[in-house]
Amino acid sequence: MKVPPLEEQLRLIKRRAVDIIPESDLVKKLERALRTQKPLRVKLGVDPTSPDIHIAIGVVLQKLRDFQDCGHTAVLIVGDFTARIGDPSGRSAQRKMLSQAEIEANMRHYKEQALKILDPSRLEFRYNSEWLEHMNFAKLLELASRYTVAAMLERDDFAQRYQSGTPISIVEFLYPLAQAYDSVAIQADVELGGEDQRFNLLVGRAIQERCGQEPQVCFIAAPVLEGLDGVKKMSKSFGNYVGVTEPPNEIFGKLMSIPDALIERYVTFMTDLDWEKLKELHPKEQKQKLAHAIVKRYHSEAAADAALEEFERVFARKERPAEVQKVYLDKRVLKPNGTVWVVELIAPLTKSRSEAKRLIEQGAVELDGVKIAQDDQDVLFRDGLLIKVGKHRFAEFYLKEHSP
RNA sequence: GCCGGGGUACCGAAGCGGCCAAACGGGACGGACUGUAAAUCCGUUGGCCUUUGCGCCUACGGGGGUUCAAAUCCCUCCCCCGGCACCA
Repeated sequence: MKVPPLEEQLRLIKRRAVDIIPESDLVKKLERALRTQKPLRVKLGVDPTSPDIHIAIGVVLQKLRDFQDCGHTAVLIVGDFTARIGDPSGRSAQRKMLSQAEIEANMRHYKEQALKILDPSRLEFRYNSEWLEHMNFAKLLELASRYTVAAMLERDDFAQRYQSGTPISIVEFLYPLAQAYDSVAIQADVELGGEDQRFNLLVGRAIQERCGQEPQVCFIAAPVLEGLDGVKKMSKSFGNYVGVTEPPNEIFGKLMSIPDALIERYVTFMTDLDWEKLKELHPKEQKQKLAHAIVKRYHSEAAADAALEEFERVFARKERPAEVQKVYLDKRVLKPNGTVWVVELIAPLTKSRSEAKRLIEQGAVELDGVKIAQDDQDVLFRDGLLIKVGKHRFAEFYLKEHSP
């Protein structure tokens, strides 16, 4: 692959960037790389506790891909060491401890997803235990001496917690240092991260310098993007995310239900669509374009077309979906006259029979398009009976042959 | 170690002897409305019973006790939080 000229690289790399600290260093490094034919090492830290990549993280990975496309090397650093230690004080619930086996399983999965975005030929995948494991206490003290408490307290949440008397364990101070040391270990030229990583990236820059290395450029590739609820940041733990490996229809559907206020942000940061051109469209169409673009990115154009069509079919035209899960009914619940009690029928689709009854009472259940109003009735059963529970849970029923 | 405050449903949080399957808020789910929007409104939100009943079972950190009756009182254990002390 040919390495693009400087202007082209800058255009591609700077596109959508939130902040580049400092931009002049980036230009310098790019120039030098071009001159010496030595690609830049572009680092991105990966948290092995959550193996699922969602589309907000995808934005950062996409940026990493941009660097790759300019001929540079992406270095993914798996924070396995830190994840294994966790936070022994147990203060931060986010930091759960993991075994090495869990981490490796997570990372196999992660890598698979990351390769939907990244170019494997310019990718380095490293575990930070490689260097942190062998770090003894003396080396840790040396590292720790290169940063000050005052500088640590510049991080907003530290400052706030310190002032309000909320405990901050020393370990928490050590995490940014560990991450910074990763940059030293792999000699990062650039470190990428979301807005939430700004402080940590800057620590890396400072530590490299104090270790006699050329400091990395801190590249803020994305703002903290809100999740589907439009309020909290997108995160697996809030359940407001879209995973990049989710099926096309899921991704499409989730994106169609975001609040309007989010459309512009998602379009701007997650797609290459031109917002100026979408601005005047009806919000529904904007969302459809957005959803289509994202499904296309993580699946394919054909999948995106199909998802769009499916969406129109099920939700706009209220027809049955192209594919419906099949549920097999136990023969024993069938009465001699060929009918089944509705609750018995619905129960496999719900958590409990009580819930099944509740849903029926609430008018959430349709059989072959006919609403069931009461939970004390029997219905005639036939193979292929179509049941709809709520807005989008469909199932087709068949009889399970079974000999007692 | 000492002192004080806590552990209640998916989460936050009331209740502090009976009227508690547990107020209220959030979430989730369902319905109406729509653009499957969002917002709003209404409803549901432990399980079981084709008996729907002032029904039965399970549930207020674990265990034991007092009482006709406990989430509520007593004992004990576990865990969390804050303050103070100590600091090799």
